[in-house]
Amino acid sequence: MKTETRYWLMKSEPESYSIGHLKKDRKTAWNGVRNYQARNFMRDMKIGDQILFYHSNCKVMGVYGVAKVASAPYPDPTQFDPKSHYFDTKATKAKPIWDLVDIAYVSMFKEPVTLIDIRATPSLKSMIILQTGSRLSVTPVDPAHFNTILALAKRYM
DNA sequence: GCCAACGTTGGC
DNA sequence: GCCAACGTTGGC
Repeated sequence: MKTETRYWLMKSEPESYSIGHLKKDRKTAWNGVRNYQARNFMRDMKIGDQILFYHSNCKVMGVYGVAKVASAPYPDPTQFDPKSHYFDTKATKAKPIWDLVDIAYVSMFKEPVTLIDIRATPSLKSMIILQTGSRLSVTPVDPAHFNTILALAKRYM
């Protein structure tokens, strides 16, 4: 059977959930995504897919480490919870709207590969997160880009 | 804190 | 179905 690993980038504001949190938790349900395109990307995910973990909206923005997809996509439970910030009145258990995957900690870089580093690397110019106005919190990543980011992370090691 | 870019909502 | 108004994201 053909199994091809795919690569993704997921953004998180470190104040709400950082790679440090993921390291401690080891695994987490990536709930709260309320954008159709991002949701569709998560629906495409397979267990074992590799994820660049990106910190947004913070002092040093960039990729801080690697995670991996740890579950098949399933309905985000927070959409059914009236007390949740992510509650969606239009979602029912029979007809869920929002899906998510579990992600598991893989590694944390010694130093982040910063947004500045990424912008300064010509071969990474076509990454989706660099495109102006790109606000997607989940994006697919080209395998070559993934490897380049890992190589940049190893500079310090 | 500002604001550009984007997605969503709702009136028509 | 259009589009103005609004809310959010996220880099700077």
